[in-house]
Amino acid sequence: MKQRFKLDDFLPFRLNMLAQVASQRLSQIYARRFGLDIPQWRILANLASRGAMTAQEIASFTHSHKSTISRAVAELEARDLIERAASARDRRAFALRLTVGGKKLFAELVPLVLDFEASIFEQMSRSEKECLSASLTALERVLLPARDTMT
Amino acid sequence: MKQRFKLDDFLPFRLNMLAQVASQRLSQIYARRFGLDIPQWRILANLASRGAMTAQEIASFTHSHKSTISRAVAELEARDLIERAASARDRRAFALRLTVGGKKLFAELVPLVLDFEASIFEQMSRSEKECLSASLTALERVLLPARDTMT
DNA sequence: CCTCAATGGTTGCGTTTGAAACCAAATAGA
DNA sequence: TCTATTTGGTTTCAAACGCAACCATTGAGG
Repeated sequence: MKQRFKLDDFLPFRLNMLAQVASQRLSQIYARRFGLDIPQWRILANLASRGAMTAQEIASFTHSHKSTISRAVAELEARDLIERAASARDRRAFALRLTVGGKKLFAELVPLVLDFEASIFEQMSRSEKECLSASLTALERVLLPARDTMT
Repeated sequence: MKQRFKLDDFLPFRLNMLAQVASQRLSQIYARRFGLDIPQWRILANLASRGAMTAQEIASFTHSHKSTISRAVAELEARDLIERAASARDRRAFALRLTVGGKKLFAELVPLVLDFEASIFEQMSRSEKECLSASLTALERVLLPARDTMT
């Protein structure tokens, strides 16, 4: 083998490990305490952060499949955490938004997830944190624009 | 809502987006050209990079389930890309390692995936790259030691 | 030794996932 | 205006997944 492949230095691998562990820990917070699964969490977080949006938009923002979103939306609606406001100009689409209950739940959830994030930053030096922020932004610039809008 | 939650600044979210896109693009390389799925790729990459190891070890390194590894190993073995060397001291465990064919396939694959990685780095400044490397290392220090060895 | 717990790995099963088919509404073109 | 295409969203179906039960072997204790 001419040039040895070092997995531990390989960017996609490193990103994956980190994202996987971070997500997994995060999910324990919202799963255990609030009975949310990953797609449900994502929908709530998107609506809370960006305001009302359509299922399609959520799918594209989160890089999830529209079928996944469709199912998660149905469950969140059944739990009265979100609601559909029929769009006037297009009777196929609905603008999704948090209900009062959804906002309340999310307001309880936010401090917990922010604590989790803080517990990570806590263990990094000031310069590491700055570096991190800068390099995530750089990666986003490189990787995200070319949005493979996976249908 | 007192303090607005900004999803785009939330570390787990950012990591996830990036990892997802990177993995997805990467997988196109090994899936299309070599008919490998994600667990199979991971096994090959681990064996190529770290040398012979047991299924258990691969599972723990990759944070995958042992059942997933077991099935992927079976397929790779059927395709003669890896082989099991029965361990002398424990007749339950086998050391897995690449066959000649596996090494050959991987040798073809390496330049392609490294090109992919290079195409990312290419679009980053020298200082961004240095920052990236430093902050990944920092995150690994914080997140990975506490290995949730998911059975 | 012989039993009992622990461990490496496989398999069966229910759940989740993604792809594609599908429905309904909207848009474009003739 | 009538047809043909596209688009938002749901549903169906097969494949993938994770969990738990399982088998075989090993190690610890009596």
